[in-house]
Amino acid sequence: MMENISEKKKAIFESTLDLIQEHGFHGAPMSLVAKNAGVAAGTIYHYFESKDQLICELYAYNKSRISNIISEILDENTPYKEKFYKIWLRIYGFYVENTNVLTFFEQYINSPYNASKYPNHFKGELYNFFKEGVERKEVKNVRPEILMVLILGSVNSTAKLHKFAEVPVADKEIHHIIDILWHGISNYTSK
Amino acid sequence: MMENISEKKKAIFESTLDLIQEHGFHGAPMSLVAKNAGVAAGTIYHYFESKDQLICELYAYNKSRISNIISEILDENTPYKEKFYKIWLRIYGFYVENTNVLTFFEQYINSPYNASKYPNHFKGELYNFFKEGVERKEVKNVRPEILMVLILGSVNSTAKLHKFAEVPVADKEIHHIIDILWHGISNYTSK
Amino acid sequence: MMENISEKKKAIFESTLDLIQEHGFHGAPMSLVAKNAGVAAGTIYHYFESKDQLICELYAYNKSRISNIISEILDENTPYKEKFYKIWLRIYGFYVENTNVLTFFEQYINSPYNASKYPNHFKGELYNFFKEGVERKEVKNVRPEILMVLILGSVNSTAKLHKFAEVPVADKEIHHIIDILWHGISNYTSK
Amino acid sequence: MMENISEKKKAIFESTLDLIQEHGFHGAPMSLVAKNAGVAAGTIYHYFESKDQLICELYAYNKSRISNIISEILDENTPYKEKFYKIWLRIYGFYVENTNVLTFFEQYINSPYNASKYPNHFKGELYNFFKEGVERKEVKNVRPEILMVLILGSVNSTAKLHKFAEVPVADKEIHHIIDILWHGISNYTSK
DNA sequence: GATGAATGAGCTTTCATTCAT
DNA sequence: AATGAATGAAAGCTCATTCAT
Repeated sequence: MMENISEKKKAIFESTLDLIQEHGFHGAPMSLVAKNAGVAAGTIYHYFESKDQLICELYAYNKSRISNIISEILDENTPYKEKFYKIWLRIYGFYVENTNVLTFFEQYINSPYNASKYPNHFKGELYNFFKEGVERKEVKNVRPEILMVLILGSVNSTAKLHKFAEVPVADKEIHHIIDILWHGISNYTSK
Repeated sequence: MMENISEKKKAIFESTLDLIQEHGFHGAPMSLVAKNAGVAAGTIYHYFESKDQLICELYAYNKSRISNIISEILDENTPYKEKFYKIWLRIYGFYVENTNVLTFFEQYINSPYNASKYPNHFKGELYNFFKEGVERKEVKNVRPEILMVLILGSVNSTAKLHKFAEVPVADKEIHHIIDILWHGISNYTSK
Repeated sequence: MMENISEKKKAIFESTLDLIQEHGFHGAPMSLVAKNAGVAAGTIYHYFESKDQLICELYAYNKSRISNIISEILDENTPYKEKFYKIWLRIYGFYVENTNVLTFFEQYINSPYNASKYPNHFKGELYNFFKEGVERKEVKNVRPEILMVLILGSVNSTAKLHKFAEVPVADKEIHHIIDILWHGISNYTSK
Repeated sequence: MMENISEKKKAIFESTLDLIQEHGFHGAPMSLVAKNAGVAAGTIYHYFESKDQLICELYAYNKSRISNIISEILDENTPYKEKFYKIWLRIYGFYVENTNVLTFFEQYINSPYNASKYPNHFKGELYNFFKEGVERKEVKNVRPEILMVLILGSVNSTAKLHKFAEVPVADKEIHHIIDILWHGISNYTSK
């Protein structure tokens, strides 16, 4: 779903994302969005009813991109622990490659555009993954919401660190972080 | 520092915080800030040079409130692990009691108001705390930045979960989370 | 003249008329005119040079429809008084059946589309009819313009009354109105 | 009521009226309204919530001006016929002196601004005047609405004639018109 | 210090018109 | 002839900021 997006819509999405990353919602007037997308201001209104709608569709689009990533991994036939690592790494990778999406998500969630306000925008798949993990005793007996929050929170923070820190985060450090998390939540005390 | 704040300044701060929490930067025009603070629009400009300045001072003010919390704990004569727990709990408590500050921070960091963009706004004290922890082998040998990110990321996410989730986060769960983190980063395998 | 109008032109005319009646000039953008006429926006520009031209031709077209009505009656071989009654009734009937034309006329006359601004858009035929009436002493010795104004003004007002009033205007009342007018302008005091 | 209008509001009203008279609703953008009123565009929004509101208040204001004229006359202790003449003359005089109001009224009534659409915007006082006239057998037994329509229609048309005709309407002609109307509606056949 | 009316640059959005298909 | 996506000037409106009181 949400796959067939016209070239123009994509250009408008990308332009919006970049402007919001660089200057926040504030600094993304429709005139600039249009200019950077290489279209006329009026053209945007052929594709989106309003700025509100544009922002909301942009959110839905990127949310679904990440949902797809997660779903793909969950469909694989691999051990629980490996899935855990992969999910962390792939979402992290997505944010590192699309830092403008990360910034946008944080802006969006605390904005009047967002009706639900719920911080966990990937509830569905991840939630079930952790619920199952608890049931199958792969991970400690904690509410799945809590586990989600730990994972997504750390992915976000690390991606932001990578983005802004003077010394970028090394692959080895990334694995260190996931090790720490897994060690913290896993039911197996042996390494 | 930043302690002696006039009643009016505080009213303006609180009004700004509330409006931003409720409607984002968008929904906090100076006219409304003034109205909700019980002052005239022009009055704000006696206390702040511009809206930019107001926002930046608001950030600095709240950042210092949290810095103070951390400093207080660090000054105590308690074991490392206890300090770790206390820091997590006290910052969490602050965010839960001042959810508008949490929202504001996230908005601010990804905004043109914020020059540095660096996500770790409490670098100073916390950084040293973790650096020392690594040197004293209290925690695993990881870059202090990484540890900060894990801690602050989890505090934030959990506070947001508490704020928005249907089922609020229980005290027992909070301790579970810190246990997980400490278990993950601590150098001691025994409990 | 102005008789051979293509089906498409008529559809565009009707669409324009309806939109203007419902929402005023304001609410009749070319895109909607096109949509309601069942053609593409660009197609309108094959038939009309511009919106201005469309509006002006629409006016001319409907003006001529009424002119034709008047001419028809004037060509008949009937007494003056009967012609007077027929003119009033037929124009009234036209407006009642085409209320969108009535609304359009009033909008048009006070619009920048209308160059002349002259309120009596049927000057020619009617003017001569009343001029003749004065000369032949059928009606009182008043400037023909005045008589026209009385007639057209009352037709308009009554048609609007009929259109909007809760209790519609009955045929008997219509005749009452014309009686009053004729009684007022006629030279014969006897009934 | 509606008497205490600030100087600025009056200037904005007058500017709007003039622009609408000259160029229709179309030709009265807020920027021009502001300019001709000698205020900044934003200032208008201190006095009126929106353009819609401005237009509607402008209508209410002028409607009440005419209502006042009518009320004044009705309060006088003069014969019915004299009142009839005075009402016609005074409204006519008002329109001649304020031709921009006349144009505005016609535009307004056939516009989406006008919710009621009812053509008789002076229903209250005039209606009762004619109702009473019928009851007291001063005028013929016709529905008061009909009489109102005749009067207001003729005032309007004559004022427009006066405004646009090459040869202006003379006072003598004016009285001729009222004579015709009164002769038409009056119950007394003798002069 | 405090006020809030006034400003005007800049925002989102509309719409008459064009033109490649 | 017919289409409708694209244009961009101009509309209505907001809001940070100023300043006479």
